[in-house]
Formats: sequence, C-alpha cells, structure tokens
Amino acid sequence: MEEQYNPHKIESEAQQFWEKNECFKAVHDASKEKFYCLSMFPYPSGRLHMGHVRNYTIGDVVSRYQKMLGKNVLQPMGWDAFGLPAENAAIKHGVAPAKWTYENVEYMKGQLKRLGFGYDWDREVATCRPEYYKWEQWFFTELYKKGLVYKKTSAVNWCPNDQTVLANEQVIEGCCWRCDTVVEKKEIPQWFVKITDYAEELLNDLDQLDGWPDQVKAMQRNWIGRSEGVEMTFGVKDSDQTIEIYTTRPDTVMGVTYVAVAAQHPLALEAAKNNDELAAFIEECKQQTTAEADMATMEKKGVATGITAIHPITGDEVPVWAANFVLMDYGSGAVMSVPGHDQRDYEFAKAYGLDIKQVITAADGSDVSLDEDAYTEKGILINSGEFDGLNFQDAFNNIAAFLEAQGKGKKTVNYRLRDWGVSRQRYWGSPIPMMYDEQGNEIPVPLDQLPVKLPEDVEMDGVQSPIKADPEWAKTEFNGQPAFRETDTFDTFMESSWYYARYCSATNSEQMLDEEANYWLPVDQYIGGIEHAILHLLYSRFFHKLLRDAGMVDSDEPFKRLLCQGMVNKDGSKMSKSKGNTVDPQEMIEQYGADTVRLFMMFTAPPEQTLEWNDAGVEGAHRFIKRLWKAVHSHIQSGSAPTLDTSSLTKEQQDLRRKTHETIQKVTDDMGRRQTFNTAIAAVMELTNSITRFDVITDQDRASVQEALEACVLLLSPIIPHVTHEMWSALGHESTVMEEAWPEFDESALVKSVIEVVVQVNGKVRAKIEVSPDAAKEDVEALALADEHVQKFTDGKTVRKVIVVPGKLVNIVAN
RNA sequence: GCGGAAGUGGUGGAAUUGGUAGACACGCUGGAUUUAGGUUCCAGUGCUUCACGGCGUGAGAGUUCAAGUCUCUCCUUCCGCACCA
Repeated sequence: MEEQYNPHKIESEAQQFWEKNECFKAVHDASKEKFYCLSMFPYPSGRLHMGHVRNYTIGDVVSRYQKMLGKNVLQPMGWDAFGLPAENAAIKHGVAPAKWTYENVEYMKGQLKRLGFGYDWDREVATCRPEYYKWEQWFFTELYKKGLVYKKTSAVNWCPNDQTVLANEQVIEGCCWRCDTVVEKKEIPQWFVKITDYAEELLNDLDQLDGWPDQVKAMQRNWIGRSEGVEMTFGVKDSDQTIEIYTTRPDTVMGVTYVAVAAQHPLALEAAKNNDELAAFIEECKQQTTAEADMATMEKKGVATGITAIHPITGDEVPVWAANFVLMDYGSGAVMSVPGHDQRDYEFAKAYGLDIKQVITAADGSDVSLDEDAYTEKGILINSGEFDGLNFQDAFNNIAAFLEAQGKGKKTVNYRLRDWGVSRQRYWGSPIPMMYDEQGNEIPVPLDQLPVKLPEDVEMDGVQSPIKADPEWAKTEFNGQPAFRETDTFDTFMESSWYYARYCSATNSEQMLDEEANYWLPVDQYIGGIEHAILHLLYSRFFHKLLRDAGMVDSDEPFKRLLCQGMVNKDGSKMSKSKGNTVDPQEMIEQYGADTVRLFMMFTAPPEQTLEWNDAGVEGAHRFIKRLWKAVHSHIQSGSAPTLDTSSLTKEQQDLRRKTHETIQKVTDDMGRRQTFNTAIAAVMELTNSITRFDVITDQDRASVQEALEACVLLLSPIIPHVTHEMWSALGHESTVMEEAWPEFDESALVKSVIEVVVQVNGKVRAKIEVSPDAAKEDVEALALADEHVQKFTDGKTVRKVIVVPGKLVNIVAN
C-alpha cells in the first residue's frame, strides 16, 4: 500500500480486477434469492451529467450493498436511444442519427465504467437496435389482434416546432414538453393503445405499492382521475335526438336551468349550419383550444344553439347553449348546468341572464345565499319534489334508480385518463409494424417479417422523416398484393415501457421474454427522477399488465420499491446548459477520482432531496478518503495485528469496540431500511474519528483498531468501492471486499458498564449523572435528587413529581 | 382551487418511537508545521451575557412532567395537476 492516496491508479486497478473476474455478471440461479436493482436508463445525449451520476451512484450503492447481504444481484444498464435530439443533432452536424447515437453510447459507456458502476454489460440493450424493437413491434401486433390497439382520426396536440404529435402527457401548460413551443390542434389518423381498459386496475393496484413515494402515487391517482357519477339522457324538443350528459352531482338535477355542450359537439355543429353567430363562436373556440394554460381563468363564453332540451325527470324545457368551458373529450362533451350549485354554471348564467335555481340547502341549517356565488357544498335537497329532504348519498342513489327505471340514465364511473396515442411523425423511432393494402385496410406485419427495420444510413433534410420522404421505403407486398407500410414511428415511451423486462432475457433472439423474466422480476428497487412520475411509470405499469395478460410475466406490478432522487442544483437552480451552471462529471473524476465524486453525492443530502453542488464539499469528501487512507496506512506499517481477545479488553478498547459495533448497527439500518446514505457515511466518519483519537500502545490496541478499520472499509465499500478494494487487501485479506459478507454487529459489544442519564428540573437540563445500566428506578431518582447542580434548582421548592425514563433521563417537577 | 413535500446555526444537513436540538461535514477564527501558498495537524465556533444564567427549530395558540417531533390557526417556499361537470 502506497503512502499517498492515488485514486487514478487504485480505481483503474480495481476496475480491471472486476472486469477480469466478471464480478457483476448476473446468472439465473433459482436456488438463490435474487435482487433486481434498476436505475432509469439514460438518453445517449453525448455525455453524462451530474443528475445521471447521482442516479447511478444510488443504484450502484444499493446493488453492492444487496450483494454483500448475499443476494443474487442483477444491475443492468442500457440506452433509451430513440428520440428527437438525435434528429436535431443530425440536422445540425450533418451526421446520421444512428451514427450520432452509437458514438454517444460508446463515450457514455466509458464514463459509466470509469465511475465504477457494477453493471452486467452482457445484458446491455439499446432501444434503437432491431433486436430490441423487433419484440416491441411483435407485441404491438399481438395487442392489435386482441383489440387493444386501434386507429382513429382525432385532434392531436401538434408541436409546430418539432413537427410532431404529442401525447397529452407531453403537453405542459399548453406547451411542448421538450421545446416549450405553444401546442396547436391538428386532425391526424393516429394509432392508440387502450390504456383506459386498464384504468381501474392501474388505480387500484397503486395500493399494493407500499415501497413507492406517496407523492408519485398521488400524481398517478390524480392523472387517472376516477370519478363516480350518473350518466343521463336529455331529450331534444321536436326531434328524436338526445343529449347524453355525465354528472357527479345527480342530487342537483332538479336545479338544471340549461344544458351546455362543447363547441365541437355534434349538436352544436349541426345547429351552426343555420346560425352564423354559433358558427363564428365554434370557429373562435377552435383557435382558442391551443392555450390550455389560460383555460382555467378564461372568461366563460357561449352562444345559444336554439335547441331546447327536455329534462329527464320533470320534462321541463331548458335551453341548450354551446359553451367554451365544456370539454369535448371528457364525458360526452355535454353537461347539465346547475348554476345554483356549480361555480362555472353560475358564472355563465350570470353572464347570459339564465335562471338560477336553488335545490340544495345546508345540512346544518345555516343560511345559504346565491347572491355572490354558487353553493357547492353537499347538503339537503329542497325544491326537488319527491326527493326533498334527502342527503347527498340518498339523493344520488334514489335519482340514479329513478332514471334507470325510466331508461334515462344509470350510475357510471368516469376516468380522466385517455387512450395512449403512440404515433409519431418523426424518423428516429421504431417503425409502427402495420401496413395497408390498396384499399387502405390495416394489416399487422407478421412475425416472420419482423422487425420492420428503420434504415440507419440516411440524410436528414430537417423537414420530413427520411422514411416518409422516400416513397420506395413504404412499398411492400402482402399475400402477393402490393401493400404500403405505415411511415409513422412509435412514441419513444413505448421502448422505455418494457426495457426493464427485456434486461432479464436480453440476449434471447427467439423470444421477447423467457423464464429468466419471472426469476428476476419484479424489479426490487427502481431509481430515477421524479419527472417520470406519471408518463414513464404509468406506461410501464400498464405494459407490465399487458405482458402479464399475454402470459409472459406472472407479477402484477413491475417495480416494488421506487426511489425518486432529487435534482442536482448549483447556485440555487437546476444545472443546465442554458443557465451555464453545469459541472462536468468528467472533470471532477479527473481531478478527484470516482470515489470522491460518489462519496460527495451520497454524503451531501438524503437521496430524494435536492442536492446543492458545492466545490468545497467535494474537497471535504476527498479529504475524508485521504484521512481514512492514512489511518489504514499507518496501522499496517507496524505489521499484522493479532486476534482480538474480547474477553479481556481495557475500557478504551471496549469503548472503541462498542463504537465499531454501534456503527455497524446504524449503517446497516441506514443503508437498508432507511436509505439515508448521508447519515450512514456520517456514522463511519465518527468511527474514523474515534480510530484517529485512539492511542495505540499494545498489540490488543492494534487488534481493536484492525477490527474498527475493517468495519469502516466494509461499510463504505458500496459507496467508495475502489479505495476500499485496495484497503481491504492492505488490511491483510486475500478476499475481495465486494464479495465479502456485510458485517454483523455483536450484541455483547454494545453493552455499557455505565450510562449517562440527563437530569432535568422542570424540563430543563441541569445535570448529567452516571449510573449502572441496571440501576433501579428509585436509585436513579435518589441520585438525581441528590446532585448538587440539581439541588441548586430545587432548593426552596417542593418536588411534586419525578419522571424517570430508564437509561435516558430524569425530570424533576418542582415549584 | 385540488394534491404532495418542505421551513432547524454563516452553509449542506442530523435528531429514526414525544425524552440532552445542532451529529457529521463545509465555512470561518486562532495556533502548529511551511521561505510563502497549498497540504496536514490541534483548538474554538447557535444567539446573548464578565459570569450565574437567559433565549433558541417560519409565526401564534394548545396538549404534556417533557414538543423540531403531536393537535389547531396562519405565513412562506418548492413540486405536480387544473373549466374533468
């Protein structure tokens, strides 16, 4: 062992050792308990950023810790390789997206290796490889055969900058999630996957996910948006048409004074043919749909359609209005309006002079006024004929039953979740494996013709996808007849929705998944950014259920435990190129070595919390490694230490040994149950400080230090694996530290001969006394009362009460 | 508006079950080593007070022998969703 800590030499040697001995190869072995640890795979953008380093360090620490616990660990890595940036870079630099992507993959792979992450590279996947997307294409055709895939022409979110369709989830406050351009509406034929068929299961199964953050589960619940209500049918006067509406407040049905429909509602469109004002309004609404951000605050506007609706219960005639606040794609695009008890309906009624009728009054009898606002609380029905006096729940049930008996309505469950539009008009993605005959009939591409390969050697003109620009590409045949390929590609969320499963069977060229999938899955620990709380994590859960229903996996959920790591900030805001506050991981590794970067990341903040980058903090982490290095070096200078004789330890030796075992106990809990790696490191730092302060005179002193140093090395090895690899052998071991068992604490070492007890008078600390751990309560109390510092504060007062918390404190109440 | 998280020294953070607030580290101050800088080592470091003490976890109330932790009211910040009938 060299006297000076030389991270580059040590790290290179350790990495070579791991590679040569295939230390991270994950082998299917049904006799062993498995642990599948997965970090979200990166988009190969060029180089790693600090967010990646944080994410992957956490994953590597968990993996190495679990391996030391004796688990058969799988930790794979791959590339989310399709997507827009490759096209943009290709246009900018005149290089094919594939070439750009593969070069980035090579560079970033080198960076991951340099950081010492223990991946099984034999299972590496890149989603842009035909071997990968072949199975995605095949699975899509299977879903098509099952009726879970369909094509429909619909208004989609269109980003005029990226020239592509966006999923609802990719529209952030009316703007493109990637480039922030204001999104427009466009009518385009699209492929959809029926995620709504699984809405209920996706919602209910969230309850199984005990290992997920509440925040993420809440976001998914919110996104799925289940509501219970009643669907009912209004008649149309002088017509056999009807208007379907959905409401969650059927108890207010007797307060309906008008019906509002979306501008795009078929009835409104029809009525507009003879109504210029309505036609103009519909046109105006089309323009407005883009700015969804303003929707909530937008002024309520509408135009009377001239149509009269018939109330399903009373038979009363109410006007039908087209209104800008009614959404066409939620429910049926029409609502019953109860201005007395719905704030939007109220504002609209006020604006257009429509009737406001009160049908609900407060359950506690307090005054209800409709002068300023609608009364939206649930209360007791009035002015509602036979339903008067009912509360919300009874009214809900009775009115639903009444409508059902009349054939005019029924209870319904509604979801906000929409089907997943997976078509993209971009080039750099998996071709959608469908074709059309000359009549335009849909034909799924058969398995023996898969994959439908995306040509990789292309030139990008920056306007159109090369497979759309080249008419020859689409030409194919089916059963001897000419056919044309779909030229749209999949949303890249398709690839990232099942990669976690493919790692298990990554090299199988015959099947999408095999028996290994059921050995490794579900993922025991998933780690990634909170930005995927809805999109990726919901789609993956959906895909897992599809795989399950196709008989390929037998679990219901893909990710048992989820950790969303916080952002990496500098100067108070997220590191980003545009802000110019990035720190390049590569530079940090070159300056300090991988172990320092890993240690700093794990020490500075708990994993879910935002981490503030601090150059001085990196120095501090580096300094700690050097201190530990020095402690090991000076210890081994005097030769090997004898065996520790625990039966005859001095007080100082006992104290150090207790500290060692307390540290093992705490770090074990912090690394496993709590996942607070920052406090685990702090505990080892304390132990290191105890070692440094410990006077070494006898052989048994050296044996105590040996035990303490070994604990430090073992406990830190998941976090700083290279330097501990070197120190472990320097401490005289033939074995490899990463293959050692995680240390266990010795209960008997934790026993104290005296314990310190805090003495409070009226809740304030006044003294500390030393007592035997098995001292009787009465004796501790007597000792506390007799203490001179305590007496200073009890003097002249009467002791009313004494509380003794064994082993901790005494509180004397006196006045 | 709805949902979620958070607010503790100069800074990052710790306090896990209601029981010593500020572990560990950064920074700073003083000292040793050094020609100097850096490194390394030692000591100090919540505020206040000469001291005994007093005060102190966003604000205010409450429960309790005891509150950073529990309850209520309020303020602030961050994140997500948002005309979803």
